[in-house]
Amino acid sequence: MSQPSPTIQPAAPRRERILDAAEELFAEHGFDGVTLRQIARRAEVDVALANYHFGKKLDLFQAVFERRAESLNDARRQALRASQATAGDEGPTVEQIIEAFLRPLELAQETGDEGWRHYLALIAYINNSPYWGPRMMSHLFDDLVQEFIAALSKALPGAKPEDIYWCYHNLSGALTLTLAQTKRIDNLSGGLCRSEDLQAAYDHMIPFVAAGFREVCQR
Amino acid sequence: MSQPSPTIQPAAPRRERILDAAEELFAEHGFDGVTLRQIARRAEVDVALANYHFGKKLDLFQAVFERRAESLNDARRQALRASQATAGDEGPTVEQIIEAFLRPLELAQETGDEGWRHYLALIAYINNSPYWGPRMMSHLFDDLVQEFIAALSKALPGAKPEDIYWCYHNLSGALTLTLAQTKRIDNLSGGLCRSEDLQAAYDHMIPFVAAGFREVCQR
DNA sequence: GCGAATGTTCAACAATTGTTGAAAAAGAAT
DNA sequence: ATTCTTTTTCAACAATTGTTGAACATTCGC
Repeated sequence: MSQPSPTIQPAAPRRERILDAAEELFAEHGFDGVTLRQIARRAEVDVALANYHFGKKLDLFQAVFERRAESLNDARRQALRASQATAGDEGPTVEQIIEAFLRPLELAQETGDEGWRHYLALIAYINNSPYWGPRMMSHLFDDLVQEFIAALSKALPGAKPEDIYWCYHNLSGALTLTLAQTKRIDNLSGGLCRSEDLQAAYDHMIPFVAAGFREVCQR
Repeated sequence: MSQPSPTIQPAAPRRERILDAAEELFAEHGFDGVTLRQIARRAEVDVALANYHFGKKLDLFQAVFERRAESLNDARRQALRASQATAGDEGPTVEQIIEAFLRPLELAQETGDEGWRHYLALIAYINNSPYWGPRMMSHLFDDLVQEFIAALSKALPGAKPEDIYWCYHNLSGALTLTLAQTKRIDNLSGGLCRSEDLQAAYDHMIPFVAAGFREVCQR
């Protein structure tokens, strides 16, 4: 025993370091592009420890995916509820709903926690994957998405459900590419736009998507 | 390189069978999620043959990516030129430009050639990947994209270049998720929307995106 | 203190990976 | 037929993969 004298940050416990390392590497290279040894090396941990804490590689992958899901869903659900509370009987506008859908993501990344950035890039990877998408997205995110779709339906009276879903698909795609952080827009624009500038990304995405919804669903 | 006098369909030469198999498997599982032996098995070919024709695994990956790129670029460029030819001095409208950007993709898949479907899914995988995107997209697609962006700038006089690029980013994201064919929209909508129904996808995407461009860039 | 539960390391496993060189088969040219 | 070139197979390589069981270390309840 000794006085720990925690003058500075105590090293994060190994279990979390593994999750952090896996999060970052899976987000950049995908499930098959990362080895357990790479994860262990980045986490400064023995290879066998990942197995001890999480079991198989696939279980670790799912653990990473699930770690921040609830917290993220809560933030978005809360944002939606808040916009509904301040709105009248007819409910929030399309812009307000989309804002509630997107801004919590911006806030998550603006905490300065790099982990959130990696996590959202991982969601982009999974959502865009024909293999992982159908296997992993529904379970964690469907309920919340349906809440937003219901709110959008109310804000767009008379819209065909089919149209709403297609518009949501477009929104989801624009969001996914944003979260992936591929820097492609940086190159195309010659540095005029920066993938890391999420405020700019969302400031442009929200009116863009809202106008799209109105054009397709309100007519 | 080869004389074009095939009277009837001969069994596809082994070299092309390898490309077809690699195309399909890379599109679904990514570069690291596929082994050369899986590709060889699907192509009904020996493992070493892939190496003989294409060299390293990475070279095969790039060969798959490049095989249909030129043909696709030509189709899109031609569609853009056609819309410019019929338009007056002020050039085609935003809808017409986006239509020229998207419809060739729909046509490619409607040939019934499954290869095109896999190829476009592969583009979605690469475009959404933080690792492959910056390494492979620019080289083949930047010139064409800049042509479309120039046309959009002309159709949206006074728009800030920054805004145009962000709008293109949103368009690219919606398109990417469509090409990925993840069936997520099928699940969410309870079968109301189908990922394979590209006509419905593009019929909804075009007005959606056009309205977004106008909202963000014309004001 | 002791002992049990938990955390961590070590060494090794069988399986699979991309890649290769040499042999064999097929095709083209003379 | 004979050579030469191209295509295809075969067998094997060193390296790396995920996973495991047993040993070692640490922490915690008492």
